Amino acid sequence: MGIKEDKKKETVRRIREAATRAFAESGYEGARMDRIAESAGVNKAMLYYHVGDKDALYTWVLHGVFGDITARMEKNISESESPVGKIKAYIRSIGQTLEKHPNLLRIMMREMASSGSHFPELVAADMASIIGRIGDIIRQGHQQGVFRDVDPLVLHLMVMGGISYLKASSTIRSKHAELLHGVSDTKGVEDVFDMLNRVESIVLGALRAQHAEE
Amino acid sequence: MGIKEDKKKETVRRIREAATRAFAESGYEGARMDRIAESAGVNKAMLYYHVGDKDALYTWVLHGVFGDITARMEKNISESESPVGKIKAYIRSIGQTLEKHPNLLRIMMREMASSGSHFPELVAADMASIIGRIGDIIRQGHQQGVFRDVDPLVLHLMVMGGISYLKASSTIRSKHAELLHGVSDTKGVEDVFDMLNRVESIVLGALRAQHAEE
Amino acid sequence: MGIKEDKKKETVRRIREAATRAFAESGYEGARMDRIAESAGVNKAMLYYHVGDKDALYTWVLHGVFGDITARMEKNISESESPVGKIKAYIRSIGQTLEKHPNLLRIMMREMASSGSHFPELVAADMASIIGRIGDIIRQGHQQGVFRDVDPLVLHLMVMGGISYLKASSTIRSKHAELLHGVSDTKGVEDVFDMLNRVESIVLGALRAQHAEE
Amino acid sequence: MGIKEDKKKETVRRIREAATRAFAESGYEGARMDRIAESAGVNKAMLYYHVGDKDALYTWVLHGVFGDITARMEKNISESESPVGKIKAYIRSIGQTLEKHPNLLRIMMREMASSGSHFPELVAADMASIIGRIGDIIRQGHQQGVFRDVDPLVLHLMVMGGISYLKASSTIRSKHAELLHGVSDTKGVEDVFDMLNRVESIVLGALRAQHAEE
DNA sequence: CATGAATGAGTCTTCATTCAT
DNA sequence: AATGAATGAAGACTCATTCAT
Repeated sequence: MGIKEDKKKETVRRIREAATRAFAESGYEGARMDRIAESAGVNKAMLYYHVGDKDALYTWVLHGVFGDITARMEKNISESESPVGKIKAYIRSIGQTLEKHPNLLRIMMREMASSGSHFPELVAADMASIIGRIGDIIRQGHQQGVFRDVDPLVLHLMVMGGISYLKASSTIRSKHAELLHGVSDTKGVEDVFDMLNRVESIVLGALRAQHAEE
Repeated sequence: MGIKEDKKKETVRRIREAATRAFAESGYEGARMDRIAESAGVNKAMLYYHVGDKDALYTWVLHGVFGDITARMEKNISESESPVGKIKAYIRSIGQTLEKHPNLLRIMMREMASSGSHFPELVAADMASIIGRIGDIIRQGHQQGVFRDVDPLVLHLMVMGGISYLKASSTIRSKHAELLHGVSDTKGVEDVFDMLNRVESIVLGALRAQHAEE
Repeated sequence: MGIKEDKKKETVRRIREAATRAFAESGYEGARMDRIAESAGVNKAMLYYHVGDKDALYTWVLHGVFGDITARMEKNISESESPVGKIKAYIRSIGQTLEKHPNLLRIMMREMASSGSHFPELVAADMASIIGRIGDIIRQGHQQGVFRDVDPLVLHLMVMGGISYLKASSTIRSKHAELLHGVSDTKGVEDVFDMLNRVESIVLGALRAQHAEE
Repeated sequence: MGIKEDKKKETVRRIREAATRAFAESGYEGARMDRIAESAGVNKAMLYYHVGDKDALYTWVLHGVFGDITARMEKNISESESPVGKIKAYIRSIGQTLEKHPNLLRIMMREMASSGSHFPELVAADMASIIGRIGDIIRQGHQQGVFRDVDPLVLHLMVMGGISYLKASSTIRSKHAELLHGVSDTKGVEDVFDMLNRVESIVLGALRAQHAEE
């Protein structure tokens, strides 16, 4: 029985992995159920047996991957005391997650691009919970006088957007490297830590109150 | 003959419009040749006659729309003298273009998400030219002592990424408004000028040298 | 062991019931092994273990249900002495059986419609036995001078056909009632006894010799 | 253009024929779009292009074939003056139609068997019109004193039911001939005219008032 | 006896693309 | 330059059947 369960879990795990990869690489429309099954090493009908139709599969994948983010972030944030430390932890969490799930990034961008036409309620809830967490941090910082009052949604979208475009563009950049040659010195941006440092600096700068705008 | 040519141009113009809309709304895979033809009011075979297959159509649409951006930006930037003015003009250009071509935004995001699997050489050249232009401005500002030396590619991607996510998320946000209720006060972000102001402030802040990072 | 056998019998009984219902409602092609198993409350593989494949299941169901008819008819007929009484008993038997097994009707009609493509030998034998029995009655009545010599097959088919269409059409009639409104006064036909009376009258009329045909 | 139209008509005609045959032989569920296309000698996609999906195809076939019946019956009936002649014409019409469209018979039986689960509104209207016509005849005969007042729906169903079962059973009968050997003398029933004569005699007998029921 | 997981051959439907006119 | 008809290769999803436990 324990063995049986392991076998089932193994199958389900492989489906999830293959599906996540497929949706990330090709998007909802582009992903093929056939390919997902094949690349998971299971029979096509098993997708329907274990998970459901394409929509269900997509929701399941998204929820799984967003759940991961939320969990990791929660853990990282709670390890810091100061608001600044928590913001740093928040940015590191995103960096780590995107590093571990390069697929999530693409799925999210696609969803944004299609105005969330496949965006399931379940996942929207995950996202709202993340934004709520950021709001808590900003409020705390604001009360301690170290932060300006900034909309957490806007902040989160800028962080995600920036990191997304930076990471996502790397393939295109290397693909068309000769065109950019001499135009941009992108050394260092492939280095994830460096990239996160730059983002961190901008975000903390934006959060601090003493900015005199022109 | 002149009349005939006008007729042809008109047909081609309608194809471009319909195709742009379709690719923006549904992405490369999601767009249907049938629908494009129908919504352009022409016969399906005409798409192939005038433009070519789906790939060719896509390249053509992308090139057209990126050409638009480049041209507008070139014009706006050259009207300002100071680097700061030029950067502002650059950000305004992007804002205006995305406002005028809400489709471009989605197409770009999709391309990013799919790591440019359909990204044609032609369009990569357009993009490189934009980044080159930004590089010129930064270099000029650096020589005048008002700017730090910042990678134009990184800057451009952050600007594009931020604006993209902000604009793109508006539909999702309103779709799942009840979930965000109380979490974020997004009033004002629907206002494009306000949004661009915030981005401008951040970008100019990031460009200035006097930041003391933690 | 007796308990075990009861358990087995119970399982088999439930399979038969569920299968009969399914085949009647959806026909051979329309019936689903999954649903049959589920609605019988047993595992799908049990259908194969206890009965066999879909074909076998179908044959088994048909035979069971035809056997029912034959048995009941045999009993009813033997209770009457006169040929007229026996014919009446025969018609009542059919009426009662179709009343008790509304499914049989549909299965039979389907089989007729598909020219017996699934009609198994076993069931054909059941049917031949019924017709033989009717032949006996008619022969007896003919010898007594009360009946014309009529082909039992033709008679049986007309009785079955008439009753079938009358009963089967009731759903369609009520479904499209508004269309028939004013066209036909079908009150009374929903009443089974009334319906059988009409059939009886026609059949006995057709059997009597004194008809002067035009 | 005329040629083109002929070509199209020819294609559509072949689709109709093949579809009618398929639905008749195998029923709605049993019929395969693949086979229909193949047996019509056209590409599968043409079914969808010219007619629509399986449901649409079925409705179209049924309506076409019922339209045929109605038209033929209308013509035949109007050629007779007396109610008796009209009833005979009505029966002949059904006989002729079923002779010409052996498929219609099976389709109808199937629909009856499945309680009209696929029976489209359109076709129900056709049928109501037929029954209305019979009602007219009976009323006329009643006013002339030659007919009893009989429900046209019941009459029609008995005629259809009887003829249906007689014709439909012929395949089964020959398939299992050895079982019926000696039981029934079915010679003559294969002869359509003879069969119709018997039905006619019964129907007219049932319509006449002087029956003394037991 | 019984079960859940697995399989492969379909089944309907759609789509990009081409051809004849 | 334009059209309606045609095509073949998928695509999502289902189903009867079997197997390991």
